[in-house]
Amino acid sequence: MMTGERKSYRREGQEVRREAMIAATLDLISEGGIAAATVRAIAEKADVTPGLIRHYFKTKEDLTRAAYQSLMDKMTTANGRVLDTAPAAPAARLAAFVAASLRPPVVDPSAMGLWAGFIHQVQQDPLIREVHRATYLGYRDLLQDLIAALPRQADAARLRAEAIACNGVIDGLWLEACALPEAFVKDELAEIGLRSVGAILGMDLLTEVETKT
Amino acid sequence: MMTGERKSYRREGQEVRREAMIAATLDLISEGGIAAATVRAIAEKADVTPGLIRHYFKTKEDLTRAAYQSLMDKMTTANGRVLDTAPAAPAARLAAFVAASLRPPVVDPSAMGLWAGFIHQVQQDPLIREVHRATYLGYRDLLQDLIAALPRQADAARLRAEAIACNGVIDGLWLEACALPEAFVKDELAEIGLRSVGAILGMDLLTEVETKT
DNA sequence: CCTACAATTATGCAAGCGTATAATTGAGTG
DNA sequence: CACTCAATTATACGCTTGCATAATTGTAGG
Repeated sequence: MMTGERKSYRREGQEVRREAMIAATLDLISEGGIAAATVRAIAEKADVTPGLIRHYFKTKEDLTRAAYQSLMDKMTTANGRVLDTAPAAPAARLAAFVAASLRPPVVDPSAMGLWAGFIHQVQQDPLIREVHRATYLGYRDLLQDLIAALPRQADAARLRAEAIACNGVIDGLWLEACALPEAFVKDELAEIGLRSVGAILGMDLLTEVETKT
Repeated sequence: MMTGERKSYRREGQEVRREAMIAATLDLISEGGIAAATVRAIAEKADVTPGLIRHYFKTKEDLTRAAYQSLMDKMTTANGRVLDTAPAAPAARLAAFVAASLRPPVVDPSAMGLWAGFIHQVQQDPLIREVHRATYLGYRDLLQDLIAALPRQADAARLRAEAIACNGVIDGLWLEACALPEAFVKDELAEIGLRSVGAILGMDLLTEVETKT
């Protein structure tokens, strides 16, 4: 009979389910904005029943927080990984870092939607705000370390200002590329980014990077 | 008697009502994100009944579009006005433009929330997307004109790249300042912006601007 | 093999959403 | 002053939302 067949399922560990729900949440937000991430939609995408979400997350706000935390963690570790395969020379390391931030997969239309979807929560929820703050400052400190390693002499105040400026350039160009991807030709943004960061720091970064084919 | 008193009202022109509804929409989005801009909330803030919204806007999506258009118009004309009171010297004009973009009232926590709230609509609705595109390119062209007026010689391709880069710096710094206003001291960002744009263009813009008290 | 318990599903509810439609009322016109 | 019609309000409907609670079922341990 086709009436009232109860859904069959497998028992899973808490870790697996939580991660599936978080992934589903992020997918939905990037696809259709925060409004699309309803409890029911998340449940369906995670192949689970709405009730189970309440079992693992006290409230939907809780799930949202966890999703943001997870997103930030991913971005942070991704940033670190770029440097693992980078050359040892300070200028080349910085150049590789900048270029990687302005090319796919970092430049990705869906990434901006995801990022924008959380903006409002960042401003309202103190917990989320703190995660945002820590991530942002961590990224900037990493950039500042790369700049400090360059063969120049610069005091702390100048390093700070340069790091803020370079971070601004990267963020801004990243934004432009995500928002209007068809407005730029391939690698144009990365080249502009390298030239600009180089100009801010008073050096040539363009020759440090091989044009990847 | 306190039963069933019908709301008293004044008849208004179509212009007045539409503008009030648009303003209410923008206020609500900036305060509480796109989710807070419900038809009922908009109506209350505009001191009007939900039904009237439907009378002036065929659908809520229509109102959203009109609100975005209005927002972009305001930003565009505000940008133009800065240049009206600016000096005549090209470098000073550019410097004034850059500095103004990185200080209040352009730098405003609520502005970013507003901007972010529309991001998703920009990506999905072709009409809104076109408005966004036109506004963005208009701003960049204005910047490019300011750069082109500088006493240098530069070909078209270089001008384009420089305009993109400068726009990126301004956007990125604007974003940083809006997102974490307490992370910077007063005028720090404007100074960094002037220094960075100057570095990209190979000139000194800092001396072009008086520090406003 | 069965028993017990946590993992999971199913059902239901109150509130809020956008929208449709009908009833009122303010204000200009003769 | 009455008439008229657009501007405005009021009411209602169907749908979705987050959340609570009760009923099941997969699975590990004796």
